[in-house]
Amino acid sequence: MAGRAVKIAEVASAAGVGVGTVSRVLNGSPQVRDETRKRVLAVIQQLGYRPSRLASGLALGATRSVAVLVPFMTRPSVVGRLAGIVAVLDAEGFDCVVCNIETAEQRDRHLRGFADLHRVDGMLVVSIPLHQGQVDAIAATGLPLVLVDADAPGVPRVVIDNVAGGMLATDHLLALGHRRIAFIGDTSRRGMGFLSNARRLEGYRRALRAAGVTPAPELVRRGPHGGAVAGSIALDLLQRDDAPTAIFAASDTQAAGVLQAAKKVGCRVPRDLSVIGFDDVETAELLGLSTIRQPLARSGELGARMLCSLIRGDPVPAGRTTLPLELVRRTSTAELVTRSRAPTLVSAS
Amino acid sequence: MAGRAVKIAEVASAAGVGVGTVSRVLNGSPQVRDETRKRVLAVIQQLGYRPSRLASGLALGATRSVAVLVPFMTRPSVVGRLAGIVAVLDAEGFDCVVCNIETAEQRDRHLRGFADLHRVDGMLVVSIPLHQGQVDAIAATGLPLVLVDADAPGVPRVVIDNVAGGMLATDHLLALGHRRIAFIGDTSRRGMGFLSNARRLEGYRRALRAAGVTPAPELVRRGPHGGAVAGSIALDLLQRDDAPTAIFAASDTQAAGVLQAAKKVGCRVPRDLSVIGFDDVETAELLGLSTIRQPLARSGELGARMLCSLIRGDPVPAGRTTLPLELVRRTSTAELVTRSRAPTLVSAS
DNA sequence: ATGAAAGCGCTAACAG
DNA sequence: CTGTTAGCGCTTTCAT
Repeated sequence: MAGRAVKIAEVASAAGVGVGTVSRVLNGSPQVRDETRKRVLAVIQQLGYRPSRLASGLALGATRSVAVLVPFMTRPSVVGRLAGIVAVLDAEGFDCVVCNIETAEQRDRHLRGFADLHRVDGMLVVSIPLHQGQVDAIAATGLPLVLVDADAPGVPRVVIDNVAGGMLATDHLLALGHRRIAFIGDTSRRGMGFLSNARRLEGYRRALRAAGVTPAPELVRRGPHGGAVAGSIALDLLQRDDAPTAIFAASDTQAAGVLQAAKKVGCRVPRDLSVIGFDDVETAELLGLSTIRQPLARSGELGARMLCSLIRGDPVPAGRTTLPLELVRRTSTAELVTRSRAPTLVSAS
Repeated sequence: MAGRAVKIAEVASAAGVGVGTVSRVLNGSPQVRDETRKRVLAVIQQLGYRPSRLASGLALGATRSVAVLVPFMTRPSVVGRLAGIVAVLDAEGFDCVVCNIETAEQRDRHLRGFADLHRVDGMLVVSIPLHQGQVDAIAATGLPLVLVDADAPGVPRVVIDNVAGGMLATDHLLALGHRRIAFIGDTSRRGMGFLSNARRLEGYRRALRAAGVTPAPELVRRGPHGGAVAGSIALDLLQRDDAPTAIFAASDTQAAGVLQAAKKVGCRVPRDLSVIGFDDVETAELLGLSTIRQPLARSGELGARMLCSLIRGDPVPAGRTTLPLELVRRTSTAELVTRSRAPTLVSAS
């Protein structure tokens, strides 16, 4: 069937023209007589000629492809960003090479690997903190780099203000009269030092202090990311005598776990407990979960668009581009009502 | 900084060897004196030499990359498969080019595009039905092809038995005494003719018939995929006089919507309503949703592994490889109890 | 408008 | 063990 691959020279001689002309036809150059073009096209069709991407790439010095590094690619928030990236790259005609980074080893290997010449035309790093040394190494190769949901001085990047987000969530609960507010976040994994979580916690603390509430250490909990884990943390929290009246979970996935835990112990949301999440993924809407919405897909689209510009040599906003956050109030948060058990101590400063 | 790229010839002369030797060092050939190797490596290091992927690929006739076509990449079930694929390809040293296919136009464009010579070494099509003509066209190019969760005669593929899955779910509900069982599935979108849903429905019908129950047309509903839509369908169903006592949703996402709808109308699960889903994604566990588990990640891993074998020229199981399904019983299904409202008519044949 | 020829940077076969 | 050389298939001046 598929005989030896037919190459441009064969097309050329079969059409009675030079390879140059065939190449011009292939690339839509206007300077080819219409008749000639037709003839060449016909031959291409007939011979089943398919150009070699590798060869043209080598001649052109570009791959028309981009690398995207993401951590934990099964998390809805990451998928949301990735979807935005993939859509833009597709529209811009770039192939999108996706790498899932679960360990520091993988991160380092791929960071090095994509620095290879002519492997990709640019790189997008999503939600993975980079050391200065890593950034410098990439810069030294001249590989265009854009960060999404990660910070590193001097690199074009699109981020959100996680501290502000933490404050937004906490302020919402405070405004509803809550004072015993717990925080459930996740521990950064495998030595990659993820920071968004810590920042949201920082926002939580700041908001409490600003409201004159002393953050209670026993109400700040962290564990491996995941709904189930968050649920069991919540369970523990809710069974205390001085249980919180509200919980701020650092992601919707974790908030969903909290909701489930509440249900399990007969704690009614939002009557007995207010819960707020972060991200606004699909589940949040489905569960009626109040949350802090961040534009996930848009962050990906924006980052991808910036990278494309960088590759083309077009100007790009230097440094950080910050996307807006928004409180989405649904039915998981409500005003504090005095609970049926012993009145809760309010810790005020 | 990044001066003109240094190429292999410069490394060779700087190290006082021929380019052949440098190439051998690069590719870990054993037939290089250790001392020579060290010298070359040192020069490479010092000059900051980075090999050109494009050039070596052209010489080798391979790209070391694979295309993956997926539909609706934000759906958890798809992400699960994709994660499996990405993991295996990474381990095997292939770059994974991901395309999200939302329309028939995108599907056709990419199917054609990846047939280009030397663009990728192989292609993985996930959950997208292919016409015979499309399969033939790809076969004619000689591009290695593997299907995951899709069927097409003659192509190596990994699938599940959706009919059996539908029966498994329905039988579970029947065994619990339910007779008025509704089905909520989704309509195939944008002319791509997805079939899993129809097959699950077919399984539902077969199981009912086998149990002597006549499928009630008014209990079979389909709508665009998504939790919210499924929820409103369920709402409608539950407000009927002859509401179903159990609902089989063709995906966990839709089942989650059903759960939410039930809650909204004060219908208690599983006391007043049993609900079963399909897939077993993370949410299912979190919600205590009974479901039919299919090995999502594993299907991706297997498919990817098969493709790698195909590329290497190793033998691969011909035709279809069917993965097992499993009923996972959680807390959303229970034995039928007579409901408080007017006794439900049981339709039996 | 088009043909000829010089790369693009690497690998592998061949000769030593 | 190692140097030399001929491709890999396309793009692009440079003439004409």
